[in-house]
Amino acid sequence: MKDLLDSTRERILSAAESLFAADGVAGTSMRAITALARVNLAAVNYHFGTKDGLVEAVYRRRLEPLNKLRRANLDELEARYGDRPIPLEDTVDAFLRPVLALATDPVQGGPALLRLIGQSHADASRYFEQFFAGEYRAVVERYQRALARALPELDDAEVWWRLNFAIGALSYPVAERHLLEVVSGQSATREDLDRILEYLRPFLIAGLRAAPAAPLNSAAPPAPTTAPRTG
Amino acid sequence: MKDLLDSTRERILSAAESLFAADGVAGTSMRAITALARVNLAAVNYHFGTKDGLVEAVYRRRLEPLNKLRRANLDELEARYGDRPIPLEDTVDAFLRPVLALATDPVQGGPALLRLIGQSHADASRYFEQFFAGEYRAVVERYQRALARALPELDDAEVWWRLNFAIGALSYPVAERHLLEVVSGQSATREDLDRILEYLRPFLIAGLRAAPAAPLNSAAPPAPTTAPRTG
DNA sequence: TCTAGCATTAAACAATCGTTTTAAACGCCG
DNA sequence: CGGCGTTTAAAACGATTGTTTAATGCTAGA
Repeated sequence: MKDLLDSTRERILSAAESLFAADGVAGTSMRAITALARVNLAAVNYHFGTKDGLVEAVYRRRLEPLNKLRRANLDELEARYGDRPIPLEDTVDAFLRPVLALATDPVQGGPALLRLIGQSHADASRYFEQFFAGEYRAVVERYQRALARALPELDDAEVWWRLNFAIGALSYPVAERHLLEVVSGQSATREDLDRILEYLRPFLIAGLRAAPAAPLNSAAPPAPTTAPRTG
Repeated sequence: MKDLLDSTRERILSAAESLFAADGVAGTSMRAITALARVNLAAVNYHFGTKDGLVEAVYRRRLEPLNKLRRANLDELEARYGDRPIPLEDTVDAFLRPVLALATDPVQGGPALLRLIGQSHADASRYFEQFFAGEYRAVVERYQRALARALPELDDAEVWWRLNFAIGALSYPVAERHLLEVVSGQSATREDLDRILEYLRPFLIAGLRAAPAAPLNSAAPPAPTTAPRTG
């Protein structure tokens, strides 16, 4: 067994992560990864088989703990509130807090996590439909159900759309913000991320709680069976 | 002069657009573009010089009309309201309506426009900082000023962040929605997009109008000099 | 201490990348 | 008709892509 922290395998994962976050999967070559990790080129194929295997490992390393925290937070809320609906604020916090927790922990993610998630939208068609469909869908659908109970005046389709809007609001600007910081050379501090999420929180809560949209016609939108990717 | 619609140049642009939207710039090869456009490989370099030139032309073809409409809408509102602040609803509509207009016009964009914008976040670091910095920044900053006047209880930084959140909410799920449709084979209709924006509108208006975030500490965030990309 | 097995290395693989070149046809307008 | 911008064709370019091979280094267990 190795250092488990500075091993070749981990150095590859971290190098690939930062490059994927900056340039996307397609825009990142194996040689760029191994050069940044100061590792032999063949080590990637040795440890991960193929480049797609590396991509999956990179994303899994970050998104599994994120999902785990979100699931645990919702478990706790459901236990606390029992049959009563969970207040909207609590649900939003349960969804947002894990992002802050992981993004401020350098070993568990760091700020690159946010831009990595933003990039995942772009690389989605190639990789994500398969290996995150199950677990991810389940978690987001749980939050959708919690939101629906807290917002009884909305139909399921509108809840689904608003959850999507919220995830988009979370993914996009935070990722962009990180890009800015990389350009300017300084890295995100705990306070920076804290402030961003403090800005985001009232925006999302008010948006989720808005009065329903005026229906265009009586036809109901299709059933929201597809969960959005997380962010 | 050529057909102006089915010319080689236009066929290249449309083929590249749909491939960029699906796989990103880095994930799209010149040969894939020319194969889809049923055009000779060298024709790309003949008309656009380099691949980067093609990328710029593809995005410029869509984003310039979008910006133009947004600018015209804001011009009209400023003329109508004179010195009085523009109501928030009008500003939001002025920002959203052009997306609907272009995305439902097959010749001026079509649904691929939305996913293309989503992809632009990923390809940003490579291409966008240069050739859209000026015009884009100007338009978004105009909307930021209009929002700031409509929301006097917010400081500039919070207005900037909320505008970012709004753009993220607009870009992400709509793009994802288009992906869904490509998978299921059917294309977006006018009613589909209309409904999406009708869902988005109350979400954004309520989010923008939310009470200010509780300040973490008294230190003011840095001045928001950098405009977000549009969406 | 020997050795079995994992880890790492340098080198090369075929394929694909963006781009260029040279050539020959095409269509349009003066 | 002649000329010019456009398009196609085919080929090749050097560079870079992901992947594989074969050889070596290393270390833990018998």
